[in-house]
Amino acid sequence: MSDIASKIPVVGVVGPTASGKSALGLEVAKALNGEIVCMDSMQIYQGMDIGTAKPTKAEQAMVPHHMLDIVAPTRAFTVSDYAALADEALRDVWARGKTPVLVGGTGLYLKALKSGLTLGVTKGDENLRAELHEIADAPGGKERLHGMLKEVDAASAAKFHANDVRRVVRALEVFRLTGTPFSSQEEREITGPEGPFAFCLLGMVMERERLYERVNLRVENMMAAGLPREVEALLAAGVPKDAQAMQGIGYKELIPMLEGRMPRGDAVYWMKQNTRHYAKRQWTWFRGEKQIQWLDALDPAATSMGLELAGRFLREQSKA
RNA sequence: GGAUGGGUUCCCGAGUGGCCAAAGGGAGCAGACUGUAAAUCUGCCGUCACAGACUUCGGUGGUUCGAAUCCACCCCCAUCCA
Repeated sequence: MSDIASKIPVVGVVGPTASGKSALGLEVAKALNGEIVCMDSMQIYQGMDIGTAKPTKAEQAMVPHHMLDIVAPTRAFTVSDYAALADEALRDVWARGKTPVLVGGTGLYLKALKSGLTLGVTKGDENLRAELHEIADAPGGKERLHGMLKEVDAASAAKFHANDVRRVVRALEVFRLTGTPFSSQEEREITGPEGPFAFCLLGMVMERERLYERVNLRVENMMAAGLPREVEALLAAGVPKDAQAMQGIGYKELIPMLEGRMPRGDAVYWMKQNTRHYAKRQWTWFRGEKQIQWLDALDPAATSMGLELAGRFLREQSKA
């Protein structure tokens, strides 16, 4: 009764870091004639392999991967860029008769793909941002900036805390550039009948403690695998220390170590800590996504259950 | 054996008679988040029948209307002397 058949089916594998998303994604892609489209804000960067736990060459040889190594680490990359490119990649995979398998842990990117955020409407303006941030940096500036937002867009001001300068600035930026309040940007779900994609979202979860243990272990493995050398190489290649890519966990903590300002033990400690915090934030984000079907990553049957769910979804989609 | 400095809530660490359940930070937990999202930000954080009550600041006993804060002794720790 709906025109659901016209939509492109996408199997998504999400969850916090180190929960086993990549492995499940690979299995799903292998079993369902799929290709993987990565959904990760750091794996898009070239030369950042170890620290981002990017799929290995061997894995990439098994199944084609997209949205990997698509931008130089010196460049800034935004949700908008991701949404546009991933949308294209998803359609392309489908057009070639393959199943698109979206794998990654960046919640906002998923939202952009799912909800068709009204992105691309207002680009960022570096000068304006700098100007606004300058106001925020002055004593009492955050409150003043927030007050400025309140005057032109009370709804956004109420939504964002004065300390969340980044968001306050963006809201103000959108208003200055368009004359329309940020809050009026329509949030429309295009996963409805008129949307391009139909999602089957599989979420990987596991007991918090076990996840944290895995995170810690993973950091140790990255160090052993030569992450310091990778970071060193990026810096040597001219990637600025304050580049967006260097905000990635594993990179930002290793810079002070490489500069001799922090003992290795401390850098590792912070890497683990930051990764655990990150995993928690991802969990908070995905937990709110009601459409996700959760799988216990520690359950040996998780993979087969995931394949089962994905397979059923695809069958239903083609039948409709 | 002697000297000195210390032992504070999960950790670090303020606090030197009432304004202290005890600053601040960390951890933990919960949450927000449409162009930096591995980013940015918020809340809670001794216990409970929770506008109040109860237990806590190494231990015991004391001084005081009142102590984490003062005194005595004891137990640990650190450094130094022997």
